[in-house]
Amino acid sequence: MSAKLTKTEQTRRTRRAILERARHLFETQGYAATGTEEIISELGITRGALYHQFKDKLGVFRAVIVEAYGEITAYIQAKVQPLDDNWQQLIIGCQAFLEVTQQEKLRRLVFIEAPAVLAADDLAKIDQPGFGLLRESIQIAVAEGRLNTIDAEGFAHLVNGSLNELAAWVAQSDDPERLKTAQCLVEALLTRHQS
Amino acid sequence: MSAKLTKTEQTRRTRRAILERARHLFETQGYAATGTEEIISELGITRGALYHQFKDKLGVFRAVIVEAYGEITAYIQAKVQPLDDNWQQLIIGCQAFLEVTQQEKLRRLVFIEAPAVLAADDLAKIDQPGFGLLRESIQIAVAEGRLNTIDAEGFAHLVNGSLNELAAWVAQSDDPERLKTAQCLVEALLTRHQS
DNA sequence: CTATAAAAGATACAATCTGTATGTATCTCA
DNA sequence: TGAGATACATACAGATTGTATCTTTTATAG
Repeated sequence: MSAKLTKTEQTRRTRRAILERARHLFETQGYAATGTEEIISELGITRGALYHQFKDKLGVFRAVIVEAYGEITAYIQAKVQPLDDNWQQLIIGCQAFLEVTQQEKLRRLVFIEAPAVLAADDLAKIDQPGFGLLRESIQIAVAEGRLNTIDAEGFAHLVNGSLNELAAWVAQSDDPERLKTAQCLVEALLTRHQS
Repeated sequence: MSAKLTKTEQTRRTRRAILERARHLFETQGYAATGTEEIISELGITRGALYHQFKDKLGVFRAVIVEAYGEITAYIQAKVQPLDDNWQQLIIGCQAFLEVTQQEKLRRLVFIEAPAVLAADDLAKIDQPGFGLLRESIQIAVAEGRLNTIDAEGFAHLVNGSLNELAAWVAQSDDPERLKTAQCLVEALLTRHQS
């Protein structure tokens, strides 16, 4: 034990510093416009450290995206957990998604950059926990006889697409009421598909 | 009049050649992975010609995207034109969108590359004719009293998002029935919102 | 018909940026 | 304590974009 940092601790700090700075730059400039040099400048390290901790620039981006997706699902989970009725969870969960994606930075990362930079199947793997939540809730609703659709999985995708587009629609306006409107629209979408 | 090409004709041919080759490469490799050198090789011209005809690489991409969007709306228009009932047009139009976007190349261009490469407001401008079709049809349906929603424009975005996601969902499967399933889902979405 | 302007395209070059190869210092552990 | 692993720095090769500068061909005015 020396006064200096332990090896694992040093790694942890370096990775965190890179991830946080990279995330900020990816959020504001996008992946393509952000250079590896720009990421590490002001961090007191060189590109060598970055390439030691991550396979390449894409590896950094992927790690950033994993964290961003994690935050979204965590937010939704927290909103949904206290509820005991699956149908309530479904509605509230969708509305929570619209809330959390009002952060412009998250939107750019998740809706714009990620689909373009990452391969579709890789992204699906990252999104699995989040979309899985939605799909399972819908499947339960169907099983409980509260939701009526010819294809539960397809309907899950329909809802997911609605949420993504509505999130962007809400965002591109400065009307503070629009979020509520979008939330009502989603609720109506679900309610209208009740048995 | 000489046996050689006229100036405008030469320009036309050069631009077409660049656009077609660039489109193929953007479709198969994406924007970032396609170099300007790669675009013009085999065309018998140099990058100088490309930069003379287009402002930059992004200018080439934008022109490609404008054409791709044009094809989509043209397909839908053709399917919808013969119908006289707006409600029918709305349903058939949405289903036509799912059909035409089954071309993998179109999907990558329109759903993956374009949102990442072009600014959101610029893309919205390009998409205006297509989305406008959907929005107007929905507004008419509301005016006719056949559609019931708290916000016509918001509902248009909801439907649009559903279509985008369903198009990808249909595509990522080899089940030939899935397209029909998706079309039924969209029809149900609209039908369930009837007054 | 010719001289001049303008446009299409070619060539060469500067500025970046990514990833890799190699070197060095620090930590871990037998 | 000494060998090996780990974290990081430095230097460099390769690729790529955009621009500046020429050359050639077409259009046009006198």
